[in-house]
Amino acid sequence: MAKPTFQKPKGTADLLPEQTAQWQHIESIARLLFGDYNFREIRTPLFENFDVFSRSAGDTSDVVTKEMYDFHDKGNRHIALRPEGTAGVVRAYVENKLYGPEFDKPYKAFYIGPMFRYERPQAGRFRQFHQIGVEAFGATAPALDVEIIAMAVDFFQTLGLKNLKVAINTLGDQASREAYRKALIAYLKPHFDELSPDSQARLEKNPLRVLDSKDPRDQVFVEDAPSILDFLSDDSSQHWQTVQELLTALDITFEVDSTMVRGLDYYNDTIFEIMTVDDSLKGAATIAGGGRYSGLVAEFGGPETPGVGFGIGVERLISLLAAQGVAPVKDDGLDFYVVNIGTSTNVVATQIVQAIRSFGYVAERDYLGRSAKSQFKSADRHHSRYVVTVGETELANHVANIKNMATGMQQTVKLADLYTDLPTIIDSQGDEAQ
RNA sequence: GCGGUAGUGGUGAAGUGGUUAACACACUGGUUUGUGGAUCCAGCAUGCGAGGGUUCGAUCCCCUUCUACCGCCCCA
Repeated sequence: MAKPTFQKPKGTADLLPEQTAQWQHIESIARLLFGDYNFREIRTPLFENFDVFSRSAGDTSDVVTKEMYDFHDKGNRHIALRPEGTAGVVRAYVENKLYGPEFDKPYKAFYIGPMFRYERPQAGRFRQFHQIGVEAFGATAPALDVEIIAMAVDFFQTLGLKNLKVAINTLGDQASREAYRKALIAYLKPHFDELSPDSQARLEKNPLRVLDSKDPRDQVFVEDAPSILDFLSDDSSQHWQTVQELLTALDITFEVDSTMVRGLDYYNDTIFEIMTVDDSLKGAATIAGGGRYSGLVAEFGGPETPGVGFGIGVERLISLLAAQGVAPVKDDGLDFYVVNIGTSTNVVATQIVQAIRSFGYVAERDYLGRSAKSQFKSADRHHSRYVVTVGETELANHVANIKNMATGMQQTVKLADLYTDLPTIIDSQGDEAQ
């Protein structure tokens, strides 16, 4: 019988230390940069009442109907792992009454963490994936839309990404959207039989989806389809114009994509995506998506409050960084490796390595009683800058050898000096090397 | 949810229905009774994703299942 084997759940990933350095780098830049924009971190549960998501996303959306990672807990509560960040943040916003007068508006928050969707894993998509997202509540100003877009662009540029495209569109307000929806259905209906089966289904459910169909049968009609821009109310039109003016004022190049839509029902007015232009990610080219929404806060029992935000896919971001050859942050390696020869040196080796660490250096030793040569090989593999050697003779004389691995120079020092004065010893050795 | 491809050691991989599953890298030890990136030597898969079946015999044939990858839906 084979031993039972365990595999990580489908669509999940282990992030090993080689990778977490990169993740931490990205996260720390996000925290720093978003902080500059006066966004502060919010942490909400990874799971919520199922209704939190079904209510917010709209019952017909794919996220609710087939992608929700949900289950009943021991108290028979219907629980869902969060498929996206906004709903939980809105729920927290309302539950903690963050709309209250003591809080400045807009209320700005960002989150970093895992999201879950029950779907087939493939390029750039997982069952557990990670998003860095932001939300800002309580202001309808187009300047806020633009600030958020600018912040996302700023973030990607800081990380060193190139070949990015900012695509924007507007969905208008409720009235604009409804009028457009009717017009679109009226336009497509006569061609119903010529549409792809997918789009035939979409026509009733969500006609806007037909617009971004990849099927050539549909794209023929999309070209001449009515544009949402012709159905905007005065307010939405004004908002849309201002967004573009402000983006231009900030020298952020953008592209209006009138076929862009959103998977979730609560968006209105500005929506945007940031995607890579080079085809290294193909199906997963979009690394950030966001937009303005309304009605959500009210839906959760708060006062009618507008919101705007975005979510960044961290896995996609990382694979894009890799594809563009943006160097991942590397571990710096060891400062010291303590080579100990002979079992009698075990105690002093432990004391030395601890003493080195107490000075703030990164230090490692051998625990396996290996040969001096092997230990030096390990030191080399760790790119250790120095090696401290203790054997029987050094132990007897209360000394140790310190070798500079770059220069090959080695000096013998008293253990007492090493314990109290290591940084000075190293400095002087550095001088000798030059 | 639908369709397609694949699954051999730590890694990259070769291989065949039948005694010891190539080769390379990595690793470990030795060559140097205690000093690194070189050379040479040696060691390193009781097993070929898992579970069944066919067969005298299967890593290689069949079925199921799991997982990964790609496309669709959708999305980060």
